[in-house]
Amino acid sequence: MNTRVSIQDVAQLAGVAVSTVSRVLNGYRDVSEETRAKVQRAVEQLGYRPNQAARTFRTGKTQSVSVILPMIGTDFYNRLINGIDQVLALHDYDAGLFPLLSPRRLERYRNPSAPPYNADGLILASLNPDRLFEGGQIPADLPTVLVDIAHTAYDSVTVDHIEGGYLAGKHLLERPAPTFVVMIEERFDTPFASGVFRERLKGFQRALEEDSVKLPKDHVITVEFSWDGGRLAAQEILRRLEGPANIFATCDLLAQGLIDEFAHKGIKVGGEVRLVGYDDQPWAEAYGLSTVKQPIESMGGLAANLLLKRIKRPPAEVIHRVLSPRLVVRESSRV
Amino acid sequence: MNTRVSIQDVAQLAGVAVSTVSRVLNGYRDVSEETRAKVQRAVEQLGYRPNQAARTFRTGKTQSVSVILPMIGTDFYNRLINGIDQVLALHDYDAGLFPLLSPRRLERYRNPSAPPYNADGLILASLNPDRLFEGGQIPADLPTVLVDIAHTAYDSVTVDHIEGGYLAGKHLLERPAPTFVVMIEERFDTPFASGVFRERLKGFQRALEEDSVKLPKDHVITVEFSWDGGRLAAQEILRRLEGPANIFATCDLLAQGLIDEFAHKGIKVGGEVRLVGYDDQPWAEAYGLSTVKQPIESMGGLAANLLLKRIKRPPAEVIHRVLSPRLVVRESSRV
DNA sequence: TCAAGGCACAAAAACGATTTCGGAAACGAT
DNA sequence: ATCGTTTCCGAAATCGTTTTTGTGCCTTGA
Repeated sequence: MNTRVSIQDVAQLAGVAVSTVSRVLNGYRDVSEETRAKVQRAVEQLGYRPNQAARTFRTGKTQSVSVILPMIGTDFYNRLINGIDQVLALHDYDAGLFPLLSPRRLERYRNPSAPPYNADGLILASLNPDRLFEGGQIPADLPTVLVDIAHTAYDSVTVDHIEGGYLAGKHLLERPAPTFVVMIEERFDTPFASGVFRERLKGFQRALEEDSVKLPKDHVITVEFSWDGGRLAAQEILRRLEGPANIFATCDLLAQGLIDEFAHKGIKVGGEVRLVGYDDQPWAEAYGLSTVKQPIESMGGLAANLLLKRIKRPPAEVIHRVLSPRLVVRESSRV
Repeated sequence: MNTRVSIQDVAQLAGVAVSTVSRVLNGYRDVSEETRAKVQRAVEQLGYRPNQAARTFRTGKTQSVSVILPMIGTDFYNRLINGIDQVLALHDYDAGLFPLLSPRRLERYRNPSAPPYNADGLILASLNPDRLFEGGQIPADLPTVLVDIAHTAYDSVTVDHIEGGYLAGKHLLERPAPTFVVMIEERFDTPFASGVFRERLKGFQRALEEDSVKLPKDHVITVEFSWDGGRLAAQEILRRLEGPANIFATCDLLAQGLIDEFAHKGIKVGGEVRLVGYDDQPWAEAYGLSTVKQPIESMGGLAANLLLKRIKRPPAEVIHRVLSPRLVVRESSRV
């Protein structure tokens, strides 16, 4: 009974050809006002809505792009998605989000016919295509932009983590003191590992080297990516010394753990102990945490723009955009 | 040059008919091992991958469902999405997320041909379809399940907020004291308003009534949905009385504001002042906050199951599932 | 030996739109 | 009146699959 109403039915009811209906629907102008009205009346009367699948099939366009990302819910991805979405909306594109919520999903998205690839373009956030696809490849004809990660074969937009670490280093150097870096232990057997923490460390070291300050190997403390990791790091540092210290936490979550643990021991971060985090999480301001802030929305917006460009124009050469982070100085590190 | 390789090309190279290729691809069994191998070789050689749009066009199936939701990034939606995603993955379906990140998006999604409706089913989270579509309608032939909101015309899965409020009420009643409810001021001109806070209040009142306890009108304090709202409420309560109090905050964010403000005034919640929140946010445990916990993952999972059922079977009658929340008692309200 | 049935595959129709091509009618200029 | 030009619209091709129908050959059993 409920056989979907097609463009044929509309044409028939309106007493015109299907091609005419199509022209009306797509707003072409070589249709007289009269027929246009007739068609529109028929459309409404039948409650016709075009079969999107057929349309996509014929035109090869969906007016949408997919975003594959490791997860959702973190401040980072929220901001990234917002940046992407705003630009896309501006250009009348829609965005479908495909978070890799489970290993099973990951497996499914290795299939090059999976829904995410059924769009005009693809944004891959923080995901290395080689690791995501193991043996395979991203469909070659699918315009793709990487974000938060670089790859020689694809357009990318990233933030310079070396520069971020460098900024933190230079800033902490303003007041000499024993210096520590709290690192993340990354597992490199997942598609999620990015190596950005190492880059932040590298930039930090570079800053110190420029001033001929040495960072002893055992002042780099490696912990897990968690609040508890930060707390453990703080305990470790307290075990090693008393008195002033400069600490660079390679992410804010760690910094939070550090602050809380220091507070627990009666030490207020911001005096003797200076601390700089990384990310500028929403709570960082309330915590008075100095931190390296990344232009995440811009990153998303740029990626979207790049992608749209790639979708519209024939291929060009691979483009890499590297954005600069910014140091936000708050009480936790003021000299 | 890069004209996509189609099933025709595969057929030609393999020296078989397209229908045979199709059968191989879809795993039908009336194909000899020999031809199957021939076809597979041709597929690999050409790097053929089926045109998903054409497939969808022909079969009318996408093996994916869309989830439209007001936003992403909150704990609630994270958990909901996880619940949905797990069930879908289990049944070989994919989920596309479409958050209403901007008014512009909202506008776009009013178009019944927008990408979200281009799926086998639709889950609408916390969104009233009538308000979402204003004049219009969700495409009638698109299986749809509502979650976190009920509607006579659609399947739905919700949690009983009245019961949640009731649980909070009964619990706080264990120790008599002046009782306050901190409410959210909801704006009902958006598609997001749900009225759940009023239901929580209603349940709370019911609990009190059963014990013949009166809740004075001016003990219901209405504030904005924010941490600051909670702080203001705390100030208001302190202005009204000193000594013991029972407080029901209709969401955890408010409760957090209350706790922080009380702490700021040197009052530790959990003694004289007892407090119950709502939501069981991730930080609630660390805060020792008693709260009403909703089975959010289950809600998502159930919704997904309902939707899959609706996709597979011919329509049945509308189904409403109402889940029960659970009271989690922690230090903030222990007697 | 022959009819019946099954197997493996081919041929062709169908899905619902867009797009190309071309023709009739209307119009203006000569 | 004739000859372009527009303007408007219809016919038909087309996109890449799946699905239905058909067919030749091989087996089986009487």
